[in-house]
Amino acid sequence: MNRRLTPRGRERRRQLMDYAIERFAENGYHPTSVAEIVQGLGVGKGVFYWYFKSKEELFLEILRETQLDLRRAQQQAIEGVDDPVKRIEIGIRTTMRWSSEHAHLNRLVQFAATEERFLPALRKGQDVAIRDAMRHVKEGIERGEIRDTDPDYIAHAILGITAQLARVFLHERGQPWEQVADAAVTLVLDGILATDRSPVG
Amino acid sequence: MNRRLTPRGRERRRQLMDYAIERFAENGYHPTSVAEIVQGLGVGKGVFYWYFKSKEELFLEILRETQLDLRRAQQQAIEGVDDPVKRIEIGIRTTMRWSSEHAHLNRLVQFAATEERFLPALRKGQDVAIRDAMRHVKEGIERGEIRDTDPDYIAHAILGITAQLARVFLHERGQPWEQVADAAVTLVLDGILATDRSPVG
DNA sequence: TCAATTCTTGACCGATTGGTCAAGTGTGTT
DNA sequence: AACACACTTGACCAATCGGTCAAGAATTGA
Repeated sequence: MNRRLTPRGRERRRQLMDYAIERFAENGYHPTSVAEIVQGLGVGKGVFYWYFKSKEELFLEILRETQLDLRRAQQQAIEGVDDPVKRIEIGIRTTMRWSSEHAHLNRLVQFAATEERFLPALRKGQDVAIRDAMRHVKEGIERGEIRDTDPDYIAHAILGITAQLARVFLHERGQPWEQVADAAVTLVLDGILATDRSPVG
Repeated sequence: MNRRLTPRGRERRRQLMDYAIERFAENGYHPTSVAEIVQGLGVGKGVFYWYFKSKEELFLEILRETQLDLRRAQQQAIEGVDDPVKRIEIGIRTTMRWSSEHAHLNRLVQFAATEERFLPALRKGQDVAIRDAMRHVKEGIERGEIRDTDPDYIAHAILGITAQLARVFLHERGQPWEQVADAAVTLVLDGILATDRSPVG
């Protein structure tokens, strides 16, 4: 669906995506019909199919954009930072902040994981995120700053804690992202056991 | 939908639930129609609505059963264990094992989180899990074995790592649960930083 | 001004959905 | 045998779904 779009066309397309994101996140992908989307914008049904060749393609487009956007935020944030552990920390904080500013998109990513047809696209983006994290982890291991365990496991543990804390404390309980990020960083770096490495706050 | 069921009736009900679990997990909740479920079992449509008053109620029933079953496994496993840290470790290992033996149910729980109508039921079960974990965490803090941070955060971090590693390494990559559990326990307890507390394996 | 192109309309389509129900059959009890 | 009740059938229903398309409106570039 590569159409030549005028500025007006691009704006329409954005409207459709933004409204679809809202409805998909709040009501679910399947329960939200194309009819509902176009009605919500007060336009005819043909408009939808002018910009997207199917409902499924719209969702995939949202998914792509989401993953790209988060990654851009990450890369921009860690630019010029040398220490790999510091890069991991910044990555966690950036994710937390981005996540708090894009609550709807979180839900959509989670849904994508539950339907076979969206899994390939989802994995593609997640693999990128994991590879990014693994790069820092490996470097940290070489420097002796990170425990010498399979970097793959470590990378997933980082993303796991971050995603879970984001979901619960940001989106369910509405806590400020800075606070949640602090907790995530501590738990990722030092685990839950009492220790004298990082004094209790 | 409280019917008096004969043994035959109970068996039918189980068949319906088991087959629905399989199809929901592999094909998605919405894309799996009631017609498909009864066809797969070779029975008429009325059978479905004899045992469940709607498709939604069937799903909620599956969700309840799932959460109950995992919790029972947990409680049985930690029975008689004194040390709270040890109880947490056993909890992680039990979850990992249970998760590897019930891959389908994992998917369903994940889906439930993406649709408003299933969230209340889902939360109820998860709150129980969190409270269980928090009890051990609090006791660990009192004993000075666990860092003095909000037990709520710690409990979620534990579940976050466990869920993420289970999803990726068990279900996507088919690794043995014992191995994944080892990694999860280490990362939960000690974090990712290099340390002399737990020697590198 | 005029033609090309982008954009919009909304009636329409076949397929499918979750759910109902009148009419049965199977089974156990008395 | 006869009755009650658990169970099963499958045609049927209104509603809704994702998607199409001929027709026309609005913009654009020459």
